[in-house]
Amino acid sequence: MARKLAEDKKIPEKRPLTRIQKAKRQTILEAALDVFSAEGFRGATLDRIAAEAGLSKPNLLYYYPSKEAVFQELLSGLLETWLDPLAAMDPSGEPLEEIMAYVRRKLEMARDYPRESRLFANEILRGAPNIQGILETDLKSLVDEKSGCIRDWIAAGKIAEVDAVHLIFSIWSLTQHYSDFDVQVRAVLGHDDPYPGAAAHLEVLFKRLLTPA
Amino acid sequence: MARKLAEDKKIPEKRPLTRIQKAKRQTILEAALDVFSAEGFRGATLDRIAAEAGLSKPNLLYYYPSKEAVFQELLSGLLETWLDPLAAMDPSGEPLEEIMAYVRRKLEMARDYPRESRLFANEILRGAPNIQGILETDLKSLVDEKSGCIRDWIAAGKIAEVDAVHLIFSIWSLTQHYSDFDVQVRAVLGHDDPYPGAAAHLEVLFKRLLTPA
DNA sequence: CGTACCTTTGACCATATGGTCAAAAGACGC
DNA sequence: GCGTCTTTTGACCATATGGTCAAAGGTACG
Repeated sequence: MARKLAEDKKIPEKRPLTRIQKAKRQTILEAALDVFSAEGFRGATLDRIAAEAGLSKPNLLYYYPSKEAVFQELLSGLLETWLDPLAAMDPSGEPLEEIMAYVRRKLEMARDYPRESRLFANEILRGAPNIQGILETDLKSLVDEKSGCIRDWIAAGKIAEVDAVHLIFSIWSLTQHYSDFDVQVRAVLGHDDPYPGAAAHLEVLFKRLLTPA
Repeated sequence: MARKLAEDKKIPEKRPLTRIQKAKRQTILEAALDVFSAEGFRGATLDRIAAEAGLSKPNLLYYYPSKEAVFQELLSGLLETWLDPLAAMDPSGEPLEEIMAYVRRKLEMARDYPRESRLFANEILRGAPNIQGILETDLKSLVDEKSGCIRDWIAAGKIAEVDAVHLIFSIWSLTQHYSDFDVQVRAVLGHDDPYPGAAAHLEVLFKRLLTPA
C-alpha cells in the first residue's frame, strides 16, 4: 500500500503518532538519556540503550532510524527545557531578585537533572557537533536579549556594574559545576550533600557581586 | 634470554629508559592528549593516536601495553601540573593577593592548556573511573589544607567571610568554564577572544566577594 | 663482520557494534 | 475467524577496533 506521499523508512509517516508510539519513544529517550549522559555519545551502545529501555536493538531501530537520531532528538528536546529558566528572567521584575531566582533555579536543575546537565556538558566539550548552529542562533539571541536587560538594570543603578554576558557565564558555570563535577565535589566534601552549602555560597557570592555599592 | 627477574611484556624492565624511549613515549603522550581530549576515552582510537604520533599501531603498543595504560599515564602525569597552582598558594602571603593570583593563574591555564582541562573534565564527567582514589586522597587533603589556610585568613579578618571549600570550587568552575565550554562561550560572544573580558570579570567578581566589608 | 639486543611492521585475530532483513507475532476493524 | 497493518525478533552483515605475533630491520659493540 503506498503510504501517503511519504519517503518513509520504517514508521509510517502518518502525521499523528499513536499514544503507544509516543510512549515507547519516550521510554527510549529516557533510557538513552541515562546511557548517553553516563558514557557519552561514543561510549553509549545501542544494545545498552535498548536493554535499558526493555527492547531489542532492532526494535529500538524501528522507532528511531539510527543512534544519531536518538541522540539528536534527545538533545534538541532538552535544549528548550534547559534554557527556560533564563528565558523566564523578567525585565520588569525586581532586578537583584530576578537574578537570584535564576541562580537558585539553575542550581536546582543541576541537583534534580544531573543527567541532562552532563549530556550538554559532554556535547559542548566535544565541540558541540550537533548543536553549534543552535548555540549561535537561538542561544546567542537569548543571551543578547537577557544581557541587554541586565545592562538596563545596571544603567538604572539597580545592580552593581558587571559584564552582563560574563555574569551569565558565571551563573552557568557555578551551578552546573555541582552536577558535572559531582564526583570531584563529593570526593572533596566527604559524603554530605553538597547542595545546601552550594546554595548558601552562591547566595553570598552573587549578592556581593551585584548589590549596588 | 631471561630478562632480569621481570614480569615483562614488551619493553625490558631495565630501570632507566633510554633517551629515545623517553622521547617516543613523550611523542605518544602528546598525540594521545590531542586525541583523548578531543574525543574522550571511548571516542579515541589507537589508530588515530598512532597516526598522530607518526607510528604504526603495533609500534605504539610496543611502548605502552594498552590504550588504558596510555590514558592513565597521561592523566596521572597531568594531575600534579593541574594542582600545582593551588599548592602554590602561600599561607604567609598577602591573602587577597594570593587568592587573586591563583585565580589568574588558573584562568591562564584554561587559556593555554585547554586540552588538559578538557581531558580532566571528561574524566570527571564519566565519574572519574581512573582517578577517584586520587581525588579522595591527594586532592582532598590539598583542599583541606588550603581551605584551612583560607579559614585562617577569614578569622584574621584579612578577607570577607566565605565558605572556603566552595570558594575553591568557584575558582575551578569559573576558570575552567572558559576552556571546557569554549565553543559555547564563543558562540555567544562572537569571534572576539573571550579571555580579556573573562579576566576582568573574574577580577571584579572575586574582589567583591572577598574584600572585607 | 658477528652477535645480541632493540625497534618496527604487515598480517592476523576476536570481539564489539551500528545497522539490515525477512519472517513471525500481535492488534484491530469487520 | 479473516485480512491488513503494526510491532517484534532472531539471524545476519560489514566495519571498526583493541590487541597479538612472528619475522624483518636496525643498532651497538666486541
